[in-house]
Amino acid sequence: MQDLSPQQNDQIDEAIVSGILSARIRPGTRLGESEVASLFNVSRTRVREAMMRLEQRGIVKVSPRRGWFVVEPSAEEAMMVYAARRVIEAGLLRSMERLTESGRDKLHAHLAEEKLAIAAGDRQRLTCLMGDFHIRIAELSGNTILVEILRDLTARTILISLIYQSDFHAMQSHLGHCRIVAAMEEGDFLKAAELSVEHLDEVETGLDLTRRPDPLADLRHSLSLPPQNAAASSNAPRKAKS
Amino acid sequence: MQDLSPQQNDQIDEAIVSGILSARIRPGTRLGESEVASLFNVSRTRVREAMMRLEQRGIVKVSPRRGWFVVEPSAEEAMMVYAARRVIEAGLLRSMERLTESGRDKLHAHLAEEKLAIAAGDRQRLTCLMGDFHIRIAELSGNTILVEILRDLTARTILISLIYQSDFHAMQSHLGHCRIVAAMEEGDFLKAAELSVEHLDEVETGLDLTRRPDPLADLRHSLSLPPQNAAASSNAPRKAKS
DNA sequence: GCGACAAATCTTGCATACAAGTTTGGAAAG
DNA sequence: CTTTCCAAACTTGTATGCAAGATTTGTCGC
Repeated sequence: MQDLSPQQNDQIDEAIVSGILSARIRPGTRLGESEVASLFNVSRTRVREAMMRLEQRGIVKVSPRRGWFVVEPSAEEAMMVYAARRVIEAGLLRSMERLTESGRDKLHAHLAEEKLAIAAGDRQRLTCLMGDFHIRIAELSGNTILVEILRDLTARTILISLIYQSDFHAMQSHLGHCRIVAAMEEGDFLKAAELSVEHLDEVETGLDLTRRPDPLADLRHSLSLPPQNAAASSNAPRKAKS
Repeated sequence: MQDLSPQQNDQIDEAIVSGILSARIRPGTRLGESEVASLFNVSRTRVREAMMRLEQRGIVKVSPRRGWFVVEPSAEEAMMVYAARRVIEAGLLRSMERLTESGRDKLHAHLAEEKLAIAAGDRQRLTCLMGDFHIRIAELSGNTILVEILRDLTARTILISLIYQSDFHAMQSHLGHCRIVAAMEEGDFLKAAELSVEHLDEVETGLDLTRRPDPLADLRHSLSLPPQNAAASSNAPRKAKS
């Protein structure tokens, strides 16, 4: 069959995706081949292959002869990602017919984790969990194809929220998740599907899609400067004579 | 955006996918790196990169130190692919609200092409068109993410049908498509979604998922032997027929 | 001081070389 | 004649080298 445990092939991929899922890697981050290669003590070849795979998954982009960058979804792409998620997640819930005991337990365990992270104020963990919730639901269907699709869409969702989301209403999202689970427990998957669409709409509405990706975000953060919206500075400060 | 015209990067990928979409490449086909490389007059490096991308898309698999092979979806995978398509396509149709004129025209043009291919008995073209129909619908939504997802699922669907489908009821599928378009023209997207699910169920039901992938298929074909189902796995293939 | 230009320094793109593992074919033994 | 075993031939896996292009930096002219 396949080797399951020593997946050294996907090691780099998963490390990067994991970094994105926990919001440790910001959109627009440059991932130089040599840089990553030395980090993992491998040659550029393997890094390059990993990047090719990630590019296919819509997670990184290459700018020719400049480097690899974590994608910065445009407003248009952001809307498409949310639309895709609405279609898939609602379709998934509608196609479900029953919630097994073990499935219910897994969902409850997940909600408990969310509560814990909220209480602890662990924002990185929370970001990861909020995205994972939807993957947990897909996992109930047993359809690994849909799970993988949603995993990638979730990664992109997190990147989107890092660009366009001013502040993250964790509690609101958590309640949305609770409502969806409640509907599923009632066996009302149609309602769950509708709640899911509402939930995603809510999150999307919370985005400020007029905000442009800030190319200086990481530098700004490194210098402990206030975020872009506070200063209200124009994005193109091309040597205004002052 | 992206460079659209001189896509020399995806040339190999697209050539292989195109070969699958038109059923010229059978599941299980070996795609040696050197072989493909010499075919495209490039080095193994680029072929390898293309294969990595195709692997991510679920279209090829690598068997370590043995070679790259076009995937032979298992019965389980086949069911997951169809389930995923039902979820996505039904969800997509349900989320639609109106059919634009140009959209209607495109669908009609597609149905006309299907009719033409049926009349001409051009089976390769027909296979391709039957899959493309569902992509055309996704294209109406303008959501390129979903389009790409469905494109890959369609490729896998064709591989599945090449393994498990004994005979292809083109007319039945075509009528299914016509019914879906009719419902869309009426503005009844819920009905279209239901018809779509039915249509996919119909196709899936037409599969013989007990049939194992035949590793000798291409050799068998090269030797002009009858397909596997005609003669049992007996070692003495007595052909009493004329 | 300021802008333009050119070289130096990166970066990926791609080919090639070699290492490691798999299959195959044939020789030798029974 | 059949079976076993070993070596030769392929295959992918990985690293490395070089070329081409982009960016940056330093310098010169004004």
